[in-house]
Amino acid sequence: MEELIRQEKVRKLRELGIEPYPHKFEVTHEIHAVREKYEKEPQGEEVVLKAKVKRVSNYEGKKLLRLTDESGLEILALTEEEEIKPGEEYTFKGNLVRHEGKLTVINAKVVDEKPNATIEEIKKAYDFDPQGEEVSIAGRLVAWRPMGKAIFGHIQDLLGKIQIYIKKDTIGEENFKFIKEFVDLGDIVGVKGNLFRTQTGELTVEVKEFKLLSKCLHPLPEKWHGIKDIEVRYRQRYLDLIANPNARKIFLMRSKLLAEIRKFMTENGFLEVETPILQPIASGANAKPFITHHNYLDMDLYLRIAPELYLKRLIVGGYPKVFEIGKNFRNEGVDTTHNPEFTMMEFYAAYWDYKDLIRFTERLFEHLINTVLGGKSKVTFEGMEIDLKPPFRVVRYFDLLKEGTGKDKDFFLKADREELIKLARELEVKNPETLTRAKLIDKIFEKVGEPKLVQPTFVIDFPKLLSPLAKTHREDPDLVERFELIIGKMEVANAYTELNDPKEQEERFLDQLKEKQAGDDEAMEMDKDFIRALEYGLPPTGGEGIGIDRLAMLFAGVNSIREVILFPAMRPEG
RNA sequence: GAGCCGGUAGCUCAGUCGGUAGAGCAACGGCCUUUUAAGCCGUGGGUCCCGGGUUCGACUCCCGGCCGGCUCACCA
Repeated sequence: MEELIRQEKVRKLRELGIEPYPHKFEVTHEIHAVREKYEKEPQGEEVVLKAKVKRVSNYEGKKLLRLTDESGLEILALTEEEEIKPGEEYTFKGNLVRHEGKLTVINAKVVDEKPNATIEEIKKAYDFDPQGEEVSIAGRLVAWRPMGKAIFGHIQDLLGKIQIYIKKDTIGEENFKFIKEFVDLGDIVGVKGNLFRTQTGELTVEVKEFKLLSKCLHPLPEKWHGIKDIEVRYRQRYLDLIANPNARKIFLMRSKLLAEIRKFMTENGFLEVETPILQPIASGANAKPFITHHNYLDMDLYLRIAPELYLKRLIVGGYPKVFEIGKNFRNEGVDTTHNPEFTMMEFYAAYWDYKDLIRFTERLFEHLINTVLGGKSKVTFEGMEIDLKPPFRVVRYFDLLKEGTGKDKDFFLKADREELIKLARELEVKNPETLTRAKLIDKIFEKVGEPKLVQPTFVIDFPKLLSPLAKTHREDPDLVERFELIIGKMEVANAYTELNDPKEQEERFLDQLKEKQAGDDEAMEMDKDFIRALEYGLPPTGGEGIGIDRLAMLFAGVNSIREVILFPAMRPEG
């Protein structure tokens, strides 16, 4: 009943005339800015260091060592060496980085070499003396170590964490007593004081003024293990973000990813637009929609399954390059790669075709690797090593099918449906007899094509049957000019030269209606106004959709879409 | 929608053969003015997911349900 104890503190504070939730605290620095000012970022330089092991702890399958020497200064080391004993002296060789703000020797190995640096020299080179600068900072209290007449703690804001030191002599007896009595781990606090370095060398604020800014009524998750329960992490994402640095990191990366995509699009002449989410006709993709109701108009509306048909109307209207980043909603299953609402970027460029889109997509990836991944193009996804560096492999749809089945295009498009069903059954496609020809081809492709596509691959030239909005291939009337970009067996992008012949578009919609009657409940809906728009003239246009969540999964190296969506879909709590 | 696995203190986890529950962190009371997974001494804390059943007795065994994870199906 720690909650009760904390509530009681709030009551007492009010009684004393102290507001536990004050309106304002003047902040002069964000925590990371303070650190950046007095800390240089090491770049993995090799160091050989002789030092005594003060403490050994387990950290993500490795050993985290706290090292010291005669200077009393401290440095961390991460090692896979098993036989490290506290109190013993070793010479370590490894690479210097900053880990959660602290200088750390990673990949540390015990060696028999002459040291090339002392802890003191390393600290001097990367951790500078703040010379008592006054700062006023605020954040959440995430560590709290009272030691008699002094208290050490850490406060954390979004990008950083810094140690605070509260000394009775500095802050005064009464303030010290107040802090001891009323402040708890998890509270949001503001401190004003002077920067110094402790004996072990850690940048610290010696607190002159302390203000409680918001009382935390619940105890925080455990400091060492964080919060592991996946259900709690998703339902109470704020706890995940407070307790798990990796979660914070992933969503920062996602935000950066979106910012860089926007920047790249804008710099390349694309105009950001917004089109309806509430749509009277759910079209532009093959999917089951959510249905909602507008009371005043007394009509059912759909949450969009795609913005495609609206964006193309804008090209007709005279905007040559447009893009939209937003949510699509599909009333389907939930699993590690599907959330009912998901983020897509769609963009359209007049006078481009699908080959221009391939080049543009590669340039976009190049930009994102450089800005979001810091130039490192290799990622690990589901245990697969994937290199995101363009150019990507290009392979034709029917070549992949032939490779996987030995059957050519004519077989898939012209053979009796029975034969396709037979092949599908051999490949363990479920209930093939209920599928239309288009779906059969699609399923067979998913069985034999996609599983092979680990490294980024443009699959090009799809069958027309599967692509009602794509323009017929200039060299083959059975195909359309379309590609999917597949990475790690996941469809990440889908693009085509847009069909701009209104008559042909109308016929393709009619074909879709036939598919629907034949049992495909995801076949596309006819949109008559869209046809009318095409009748006014859509220039030759290339259009593409990129799945932002999946891109974020790849960039973050996580295998569940819920790890990159802040609040993934969940059933209501018990 | 189906199969498998899981749900125990605020958090991370133990819990033997069926005998009404433990540890670390967090909390509470002490000591401690450069600590850092601080340390030392002491204390309190449980709807064992929910509902039935079997049993003298159920965290444990059985049945049903809720929530989650994984795999499959469906989809991007």
